[in-house]
Amino acid sequence: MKKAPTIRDVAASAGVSVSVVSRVLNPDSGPVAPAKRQDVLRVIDELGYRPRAAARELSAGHALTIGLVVTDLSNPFFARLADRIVWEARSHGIQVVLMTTQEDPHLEADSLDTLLDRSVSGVIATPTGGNIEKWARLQDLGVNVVFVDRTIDELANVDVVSIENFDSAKRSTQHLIGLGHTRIALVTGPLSTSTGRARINGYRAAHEEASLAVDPLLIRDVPFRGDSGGDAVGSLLSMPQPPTGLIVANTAQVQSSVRRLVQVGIRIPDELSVIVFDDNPWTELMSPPLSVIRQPLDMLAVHSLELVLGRMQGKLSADPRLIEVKADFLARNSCAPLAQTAIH
Amino acid sequence: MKKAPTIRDVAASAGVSVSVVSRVLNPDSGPVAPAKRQDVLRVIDELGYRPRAAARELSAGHALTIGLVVTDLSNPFFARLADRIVWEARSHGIQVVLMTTQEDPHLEADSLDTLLDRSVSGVIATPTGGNIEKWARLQDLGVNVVFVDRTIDELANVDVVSIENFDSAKRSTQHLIGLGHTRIALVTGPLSTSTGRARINGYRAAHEEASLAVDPLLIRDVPFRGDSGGDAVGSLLSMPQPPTGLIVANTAQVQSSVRRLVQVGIRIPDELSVIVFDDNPWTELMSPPLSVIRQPLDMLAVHSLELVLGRMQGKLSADPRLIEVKADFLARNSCAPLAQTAIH
DNA sequence: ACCCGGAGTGGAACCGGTTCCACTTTTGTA
DNA sequence: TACAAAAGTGGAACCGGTTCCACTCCGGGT
Repeated sequence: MKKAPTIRDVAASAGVSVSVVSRVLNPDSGPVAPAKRQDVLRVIDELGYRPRAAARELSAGHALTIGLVVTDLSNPFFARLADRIVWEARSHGIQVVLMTTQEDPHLEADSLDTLLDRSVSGVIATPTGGNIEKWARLQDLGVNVVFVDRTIDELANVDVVSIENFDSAKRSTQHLIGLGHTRIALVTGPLSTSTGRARINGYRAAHEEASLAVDPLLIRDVPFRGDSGGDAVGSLLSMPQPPTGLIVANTAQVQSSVRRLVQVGIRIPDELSVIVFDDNPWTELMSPPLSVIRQPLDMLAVHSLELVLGRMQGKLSADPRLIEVKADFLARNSCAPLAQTAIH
Repeated sequence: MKKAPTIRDVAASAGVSVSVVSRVLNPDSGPVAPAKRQDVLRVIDELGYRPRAAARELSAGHALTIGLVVTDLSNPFFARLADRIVWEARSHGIQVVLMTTQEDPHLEADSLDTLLDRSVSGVIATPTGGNIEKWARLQDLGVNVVFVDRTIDELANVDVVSIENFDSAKRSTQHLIGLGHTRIALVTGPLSTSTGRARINGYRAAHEEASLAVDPLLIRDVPFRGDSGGDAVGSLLSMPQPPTGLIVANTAQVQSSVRRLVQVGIRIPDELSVIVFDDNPWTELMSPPLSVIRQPLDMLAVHSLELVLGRMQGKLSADPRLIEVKADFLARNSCAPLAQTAIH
């Protein structure tokens, strides 16, 4: 087990001072004679020298690292988001430290502390909703925070990247209303989340515009974790007047909800028209393929990274940004006109 | 934007030397009078002091961080594996830096260099198969390497955690043979990977034991990336004598393969019995639900982390470990006796 | 009364980079 | 030719921890 060479080894071997080597390593940090630059580069190559990140960070005061804080990677939405972010970050020479919260504010708090220890220069996160002071403190210490997918209203100065939640929910609802449905169920996220509220509002707006009353019993705000989606679906289907349309707007509960539908054996779309918020590849493999709201992950990833990087380089004005990207509605065969439903 | 307090701030504020603070921070590194310990702890709390990881790492020479190198997180197998590993690691106070390779040895080489810069004490990886010298160098520099899922035969001294590939493939094949199938297709990974070879061998062994000849045209080794699984399936189905059974043993190509089956509209299991290597939740949602080889992700994650940690603490003997965990075969409704097939 | 050993403490070197600054050499221009 | 400005260089401080070591106490054994 060898020891890795240091900058002083390189300097000695090239017959120059460490300052020169450092300047070769960081162009624009000072002049170096072309001949010596060549020497140094040759020695670096021969020795296989690589500067140690810890030393660099210590002296710089911050790391070329960002933290990515998501609920968990078993949710394909976050997995693919993480994949894109890691990919984008790499192309900017930035590493990603991954932390998961399991929707637990305590674990989230831990993660933030750890990221602080690491002096990350930025954090991209899907916040649980708690830890308001902690987030504020993070920003206070100069960490650039970007929330993706969700936001926390109490935090005014955070950049946010999300999809057009209100609009997506509204369009989905309108689509079902357009097919003649009047009893449309909505399974969405907790009311404590911005996402959950926006989607309910969109759902309501669609009803209002169509002069339809909203049955509050058809709206189910359920947690992100556990099997709550399936339970909600079960409960909805056993109502005296069960819904003829269903929108699952809680991405984390789509799988659970659909599993229940399959278990119960309800015929889609004959007995129930279904739309889910998720562009998981498998939605297309089901029979019938599910109509979905496709969340443009690339855009979410690109924009959030752009914001973090922009802040890191001080390129952005002080005021917080809110970027909402459009989500596509993809009609497949899981929705049918109510008339058809009535036949059965 | 405030500046975070340092150990010297704490020392000054508590009226002690930095040595004392450091000893409070690292119990067992030296004695501290109980009274002073209390003082220091109080000040730390008041100031919200947290030691900076970079400084610690610089002086320690290595980081309490491991690198996780996988192909990409859009493959649910890796996503869930990463999730488990991050989760396990956290409970040991260890952070995970995530890198993806897209199966590209160049990107993999980049990742390894980066991890080296970060002085990670361990790496858990699904190697692409290239970069043999680089992996060796990494070990030479004292980084503990554990391969998970796959291995590289040329590297003798690496710990490996994988499922029983030979056995899993053999059992799947036997299951179809037991149902009367004689023309069983196998879509597996590249022959350059240990996984690919082991699975083919298992498939062959099952045939031999049943005194069945193997039609080499039914074995398709395809890359992990792209749409190669779908293409292989398409090609298999258009053979003069198409297979009546199909095993997709290339986890990365399961989705692509199944998508093709759905597109073609072949009836499962009437026209084709299907088994896939993957315990993706959606396999259960299809109609019919797919029979699968369930890879015990938790075990893979736990064991690989255990190995890395064990090495880090020097608890393990020098010789490399090979841990093979059992994968369960889950029969669902995508397999039927050949007789039934003959009716159609 | 004397000495020894261990608890407790602080000073200072060290880890491996970056950066400021003083200094020498070259270059350009009047 | 003279002199200011720019290019090039190396020494040393610094980032914020850890750790070695020397030193001061104190109590216990002879």
